[in-house]
Amino acid sequence: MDIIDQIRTATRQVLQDSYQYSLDAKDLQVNETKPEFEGDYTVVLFSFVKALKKSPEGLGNELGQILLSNYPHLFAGYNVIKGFLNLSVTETYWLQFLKNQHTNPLFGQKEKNGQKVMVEYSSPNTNKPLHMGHLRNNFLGWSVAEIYKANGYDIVKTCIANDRGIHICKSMIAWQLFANGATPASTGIKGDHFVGDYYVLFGTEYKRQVDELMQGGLSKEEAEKEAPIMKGAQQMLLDWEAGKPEVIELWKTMNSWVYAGFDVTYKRIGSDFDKIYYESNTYLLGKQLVETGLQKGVFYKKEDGSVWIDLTADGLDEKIVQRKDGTAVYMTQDIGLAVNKYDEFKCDLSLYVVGDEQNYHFKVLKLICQKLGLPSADGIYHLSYGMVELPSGRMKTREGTVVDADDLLDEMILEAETKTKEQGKTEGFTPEELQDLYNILGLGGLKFFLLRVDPKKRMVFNPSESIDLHGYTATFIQYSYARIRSVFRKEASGKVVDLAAFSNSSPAVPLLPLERSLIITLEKYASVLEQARIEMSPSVIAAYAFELAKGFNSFFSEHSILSAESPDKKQLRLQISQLTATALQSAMHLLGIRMPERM
RNA sequence: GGUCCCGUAGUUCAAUGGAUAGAAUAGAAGUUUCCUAAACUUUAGAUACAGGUUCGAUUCCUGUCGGGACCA
Repeated sequence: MDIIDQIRTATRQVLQDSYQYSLDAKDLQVNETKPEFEGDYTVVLFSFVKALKKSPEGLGNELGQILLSNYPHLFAGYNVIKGFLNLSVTETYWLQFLKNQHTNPLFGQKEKNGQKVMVEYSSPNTNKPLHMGHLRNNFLGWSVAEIYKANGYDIVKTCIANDRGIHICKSMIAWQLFANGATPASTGIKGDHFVGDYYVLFGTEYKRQVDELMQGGLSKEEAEKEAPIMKGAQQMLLDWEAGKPEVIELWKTMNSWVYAGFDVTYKRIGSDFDKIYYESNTYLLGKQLVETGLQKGVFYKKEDGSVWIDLTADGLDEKIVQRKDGTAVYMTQDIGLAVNKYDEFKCDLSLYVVGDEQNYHFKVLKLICQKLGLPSADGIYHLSYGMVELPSGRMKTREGTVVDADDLLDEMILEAETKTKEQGKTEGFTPEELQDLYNILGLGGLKFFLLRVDPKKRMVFNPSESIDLHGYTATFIQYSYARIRSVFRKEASGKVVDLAAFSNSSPAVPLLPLERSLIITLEKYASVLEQARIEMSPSVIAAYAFELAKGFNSFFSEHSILSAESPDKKQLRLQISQLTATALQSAMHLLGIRMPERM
């Protein structure tokens, strides 16, 4: 139990015992005390001052007195200002905490709780390479899964490959028309980019054909319908659904090129999956479930044969779940997928990391699953995130403003290399170690940049300004970590210190302000992990890691560790440094960011 | 047309209804015989607008203006 919980419990106990007043935990606010006041934590009294018919100051002083005498191991002093009771925590408490935790490699993490969570993320279309937006998705999904894991959950990471549909056929037909048998191998182009190029070619050719037909006197609508390349794509989709061998063969071949390309990028960014689902498999089960739904009366059939669900009673619209020709829409296959997932893994919670443009879709999906009485229904949760935008607005394929994932990764790593060389601290590194360092810094910088923002919100990325390596960044935190590691290298090269031997009744006390505030920051790591899980937001972790690193940097520049005033102070500072390193590494790991031993 | 989301320093982001709205960057001024100056210290700068709810509103409600998404 962390200190805030203990304060909460103690305060409720006192209110119960001395005032016969029982207070819900949620109605008791305990905050960190603002720096301009004395104390560590603040109990906000306003919410119950009225019920007890006391003045805020009077109640605060009484409460403070009782807390102090009942919990002498926790509280060293108090003061009351208006309705705020500021409490100071004893040095013994902080030193005990440090002593117990400083060698704990699992610091802050929770025991297994037996719950299982599935996180579906990434979920690309197999017709073009990944871009900036996919990176936010991948980093977010991976990180949220790891955050659940650190909080004691079993996790299953999954991915749904959007591998069927007209968009795939567009790349296929363009390849047939223009490639002359070229392959990624023959051209040396990465598979996903190779296929993506033909998808773009489709668009160019389609536009050309439409223009030509319009000059021939057709209206725009007619021209778009009549363009041969579009008709070809549509025919190909029909052939695919009919299982025509040469179409299936081409589909498999081109998809395999794309997957090979994705694998390279996934490996680079650290995305991994326990299970990959394919739409080309899930849509059939979805169609069966539509039948079931019709029998149950959840769905109804319109005159033209299309199948719908009426959600107007739930404040939504009517929604189509199967087309009149019997083919599947997105909703159809997503119902099938939900069932597939639950049958295989029986997760308590199933997260879908998908952009907020799909908010309505997932609202409907969950409702439909609930109405169908599927056991998976209540666990469905859309982890919605905002688009990554350019200063000019959304990225647009047509305008060529899409920021390619691979290019961006290359640029970040190159930037890291340039900046590292400018620093001139590359002495003693092997070329391999240096390359690894550039990767750690470049990738870390990008991940931090995308994860430090609340995922629900849209965010802006300006490609003309390179991502910063100063301030609220991964580099800042990595640098703090490297400094700590450096201290321990120096210490280890001299005599080995038995850190655990440090005792709490020593000249190490009183704690200096920078020592104390760093310990306080460390102590709340566990509750930060929990908050990040509750909010499903890696940004909470990012903010914490930065706060901790910043606290350490101030401490580090003000106090010497290895040449401390006394052996006890040295011990104390080594313990603080060690636990800081553990927490920084742990937190950054949850963001998918590695830490360098030196930089 | 209907539904939903968002407007905070020049810029990019914070703030479970709580004290004087925090950071970072860009700006100004300092810090290196001492464990890594990719750092540290100081400084200046913001809640779109108008009402309401209450001890207290960036946060909740209503309206206006501005931006975005989705549904036909």
